[in-house]
Amino acid sequence: MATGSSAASAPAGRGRPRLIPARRRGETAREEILDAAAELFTRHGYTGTSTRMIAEAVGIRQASMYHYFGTKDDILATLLETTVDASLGHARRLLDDPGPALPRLLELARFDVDQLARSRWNLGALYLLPEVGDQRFVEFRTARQELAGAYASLAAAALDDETDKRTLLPFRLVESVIMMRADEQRGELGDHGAVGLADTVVGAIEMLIEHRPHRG
Amino acid sequence: MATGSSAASAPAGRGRPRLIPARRRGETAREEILDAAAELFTRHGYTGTSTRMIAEAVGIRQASMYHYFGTKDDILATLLETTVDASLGHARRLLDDPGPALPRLLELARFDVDQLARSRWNLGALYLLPEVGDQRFVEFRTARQELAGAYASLAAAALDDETDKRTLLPFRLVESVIMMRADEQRGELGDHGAVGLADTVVGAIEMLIEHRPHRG
DNA sequence: ATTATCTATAGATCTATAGATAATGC
DNA sequence: ATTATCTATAGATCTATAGATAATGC
Repeated sequence: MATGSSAASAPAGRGRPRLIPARRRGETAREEILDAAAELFTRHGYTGTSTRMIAEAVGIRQASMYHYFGTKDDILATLLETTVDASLGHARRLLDDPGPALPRLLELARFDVDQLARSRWNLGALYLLPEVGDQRFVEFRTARQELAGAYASLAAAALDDETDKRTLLPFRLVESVIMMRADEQRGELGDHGAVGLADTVVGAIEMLIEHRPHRG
Repeated sequence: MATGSSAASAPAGRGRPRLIPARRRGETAREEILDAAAELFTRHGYTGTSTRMIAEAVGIRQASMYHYFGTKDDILATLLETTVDASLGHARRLLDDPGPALPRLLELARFDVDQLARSRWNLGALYLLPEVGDQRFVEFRTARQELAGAYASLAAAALDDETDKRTLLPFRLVESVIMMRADEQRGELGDHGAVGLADTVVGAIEMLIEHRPHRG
């Protein structure tokens, strides 16, 4: 692994020196590549980002990336997996926790919403890329489905009704942060940033689950 | 314009005959192209769909498409605009209507949700394509922003509070139908189809707006 | 004459591989 | 010797244009 260092002049490491000094965030060349790919994939999509664009953003030659990733697919797969892993771990723990379901649902939502709103790049936007539907990314999609299932289980428990279709909405409300951020990036979200809307989303989930029929 | 007819053997129209008989839905060749592009763009994305793929899906040669559209961009722009136009017209009418705001908000949501859930292809997924953020599709984005603004205005009126951040959520809940449909297409949405969840989404918007603080 | 298609292709990509090179580590 | 980079390139695209061709309409 390289030692690209986060900026400035690296102390010249193991292999042939780069033509251009490191400029990307990341401890290693691998991390620099992932950081650049995250930015470009979220901005231009997967097919819309060439390996040359990524290499240029890092400051290396296009072919040099293949020292770290066998194919372009591998880069996206790595990004997808690292972003769902923390959420899924948290979800599994919360499912096993004792105690009332609603607070656990809200904690899961809070965790995800924060992560989606605050990550360096709008990584959630990767989930929406059409290419992610392809066979090659099944592993990620399975993990994400399990996460969606956790939301549904906790919501069903909180509603005390497995069949209530509202169980599917908390997950979708959390996802909406992705689109808010995308709009924010384009300067189309008005005043409040996506971060400021995180509370609102969690609050909305609470309202949705607590709601009882009128004059019930 | 050609007379491709929706299927079967066309009565052989004006220009040189096609090598392959028409098979796509659409009265004219232009419509056949749009139908094929809609399917492919929603499934593989914009950059992930080549003009050759579209032509093949229609049953014409790649170059023949350029008789109807000057560039590939024009095809996507046309699809984007036709899908937002109906919603935006409806929204403008509802904004001018007299009467309480909540029912108007819910009617707008109902209209959009139905359209998103029932259209032949998951056209809403086009809004999520990263390429739509590019400069070339400003016109569409402006229209869509106006639509988002209409939702926010009606919600603000219904809440009687301009500053309540919940005003931004009805639009996002409506959009969530797009992702439900995408998951459904991949067989990842469990039992209920996206169509069956349309009511649930509209109901959720109502709960969200009607909600009053506990023991208030 | 007009139209809708076709064939052929230019020029610009794009991904991935082969193999050379310039460092460090032993 | 090992590593991380580099240069060069093969082979497969991809968009768009030029111009030929096979119908109908007048």
